[in-house]
Amino acid sequence: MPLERRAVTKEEVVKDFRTGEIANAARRVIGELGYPEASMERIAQEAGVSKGTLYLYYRNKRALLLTAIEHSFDELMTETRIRTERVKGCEAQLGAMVRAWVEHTNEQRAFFRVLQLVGPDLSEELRGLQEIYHGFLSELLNRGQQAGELRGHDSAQVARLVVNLLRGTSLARLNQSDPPDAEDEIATIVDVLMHGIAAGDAR
Amino acid sequence: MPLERRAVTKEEVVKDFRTGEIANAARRVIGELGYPEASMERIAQEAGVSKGTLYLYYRNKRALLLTAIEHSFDELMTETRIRTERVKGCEAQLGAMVRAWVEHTNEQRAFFRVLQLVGPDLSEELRGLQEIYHGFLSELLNRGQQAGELRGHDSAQVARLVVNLLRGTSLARLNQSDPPDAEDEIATIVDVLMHGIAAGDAR
Amino acid sequence: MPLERRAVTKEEVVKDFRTGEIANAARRVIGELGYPEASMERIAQEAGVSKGTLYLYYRNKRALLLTAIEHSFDELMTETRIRTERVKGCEAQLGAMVRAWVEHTNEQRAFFRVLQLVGPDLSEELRGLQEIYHGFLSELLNRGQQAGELRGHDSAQVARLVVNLLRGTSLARLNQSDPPDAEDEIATIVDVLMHGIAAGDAR
Amino acid sequence: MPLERRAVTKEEVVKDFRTGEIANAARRVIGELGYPEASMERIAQEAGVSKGTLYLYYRNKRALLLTAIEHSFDELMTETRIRTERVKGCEAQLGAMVRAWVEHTNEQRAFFRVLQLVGPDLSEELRGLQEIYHGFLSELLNRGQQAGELRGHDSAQVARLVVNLLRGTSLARLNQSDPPDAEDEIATIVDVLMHGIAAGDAR
DNA sequence: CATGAATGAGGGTTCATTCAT
DNA sequence: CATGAATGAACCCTCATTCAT
Repeated sequence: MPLERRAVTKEEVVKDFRTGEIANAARRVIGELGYPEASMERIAQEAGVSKGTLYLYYRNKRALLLTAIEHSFDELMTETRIRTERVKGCEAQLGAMVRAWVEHTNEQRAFFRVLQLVGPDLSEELRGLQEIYHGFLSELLNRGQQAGELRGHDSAQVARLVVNLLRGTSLARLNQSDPPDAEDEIATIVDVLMHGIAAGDAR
Repeated sequence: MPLERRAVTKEEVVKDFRTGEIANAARRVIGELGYPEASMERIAQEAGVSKGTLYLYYRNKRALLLTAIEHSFDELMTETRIRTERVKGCEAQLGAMVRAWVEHTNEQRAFFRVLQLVGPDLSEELRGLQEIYHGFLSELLNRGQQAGELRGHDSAQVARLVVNLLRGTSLARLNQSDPPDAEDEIATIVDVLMHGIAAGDAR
Repeated sequence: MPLERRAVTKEEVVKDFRTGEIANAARRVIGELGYPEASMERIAQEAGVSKGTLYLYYRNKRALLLTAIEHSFDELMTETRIRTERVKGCEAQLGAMVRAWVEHTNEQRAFFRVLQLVGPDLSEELRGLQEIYHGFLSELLNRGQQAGELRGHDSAQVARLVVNLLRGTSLARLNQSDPPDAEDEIATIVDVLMHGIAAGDAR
Repeated sequence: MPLERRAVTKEEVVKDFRTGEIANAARRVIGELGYPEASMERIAQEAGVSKGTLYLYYRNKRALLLTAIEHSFDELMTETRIRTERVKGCEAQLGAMVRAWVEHTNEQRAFFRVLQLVGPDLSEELRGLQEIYHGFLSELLNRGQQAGELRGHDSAQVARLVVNLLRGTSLARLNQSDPPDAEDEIATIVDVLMHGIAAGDAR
């Protein structure tokens, strides 16, 4: 039974393997050079195949780019889900999200690089991914409010703010040779996000 | 002395005028089309000069880009200074900064568009500008702490966070066909920044 | 002997079968898409084999093309022979040839499409085929002269003219969305060919 | 006065010169290699400029091709008009047309090569040119009929036939290393066209 | 100084051909 | 024998940069 399944899969596995390998190469190159500089030639080199081979697995550069981003996003999302389920309480979960994001920044440079420059054309397709993340975060915030842990902000608005903050943070870390210690930065983000910077008000 | 100075100036004035005019044209074009689509040809058209002339004033596209960003930044900085001086209290001043930034996003799309794709190489040269903004914000926060308006965070760290948040916000607004109302977004930012999202703690 | 011959034949029959099948597929594809658009990939699909298999039977695209043309030509020639034998009299036979050719244009688009772009190199190898047709026509004209039905032109020259006319006609029909009615065109060709366009001379 | 006109023209003259020169190069290359093999690179070489320069004068390959053909056609048409006006009588004029065409075949190989393979896309734009030639010939035939020199054929149909014959003739001459003597071929064409090949009928 | 025609490296993409399986 | 994944040369085209005028 597994045999037959393996038999069917055999070529598919190879195909999937290649597909993923190329997408990874694309991620690396984009992460290093940014999207405009990431030529198909360069990606092919990185993947150890010829330029033409790229087109066996992806219709065009755009499709390859899209897949690379989706891969990156899936990893981020998976990691985020795993970590937030491990802890309890809104603040802790928010912390987990932030940590997942920031740590991802280092590994998945491509993802964030692309998120930066995403033109109006690409953003169309990426909107879906953004909304998944956004929705996940909104729900987390909603639960926090219902649990009385959070104030009564508009969850969607706050979620947007948090995502913007995270994205900006990635940007900064990406473009600096020696970004601040990740743990420190995460702690600051969570602290400010939760409690603000104003001196203790009696609120 | 005045003679010589005038003589030198006369040419320099013209040179500076051209230099600035071209940089502004570059800003407009980049703002409209984004960096990858902003060709030298198009910028020359916008500036009303020929392509070759661009190279009389700028070594290459990169240098032109850099200057364009600097101009944009100068305007942002000037505007920021003016507005923060008009109001009193740390929260109000922070609000003024945020407002200046967000409004700039709409007018100076070029600035932010370029900041988006700023590779590791470019960011090297922009570091200086960032530090100016950063320093200004840090000092503002410091004064807030000394006035007892703010908690005792590390000002530099918080300043960094704020800048990241602003940058991320610009990014989002730039890539959305209908971003949320600017005033709402500004208000949310300032509120969360000042007071956090956690339910009223007695801190 | 028969044994050996059978042994040889068995393989050869299969080989010939494949060879012909592929050539026919090539004809169909070329006829439909024209030569430049007829990719080996597409021909392989049409033939129901893989791209690689094509190269087991033909050295390269050129060779395949050549064979496809030859096949097409064989059919034209066979059809031409059959039809001309069915009728008597030079004019009728000429008409049969013209009709066979024009009707072939519709069915065997590939043949004519290819003849269109036939470069000096290809035409070298097709010369043989042309000469067969040419010879057949020349003889027909000769017999017509001996029978007193035709004037005393140089048969070879006239044959050449007729072939050129037919080829030009195919070309035109191929590149027009709605070519004139075939019967009308055939009739005009035969009439003009036989009697010319000059007003009745006593010749 | 002429001075000023020259001043205005100066750059335009250069531009026109280049434009024509490139079109001529295109004609030569297409004439030699046929359209599919005529790469922009090759045309650039022939014109003695770089690939990029081609695009300063023509939007794309298609546009260049089109212009090249139009140039060729204009020359053919001009030559045809001049020669037919020089002689009197329908037969003589027809002969002049045939002669112009056949002689053109040698010089303007590109024109005929392209006319051969002209795909459905191109033929759209070339239809206009064809119709000019066609119309000219039709009118010539009409006048012949009215003058009683020609039989009462449908001029348009006969014109079509003649054009097809000419085109086919070009094709043949183009693809042969040693085509028959031009004068002989022309004479045969005119004779057959006028009087047919049938033995003297009393018509 | 200013110009813009010219350049040519490089972009994404296609496809005839090869070869390990 | 048959396959089809892989190749890489060649395609058309763009654009930052140069330089003769």
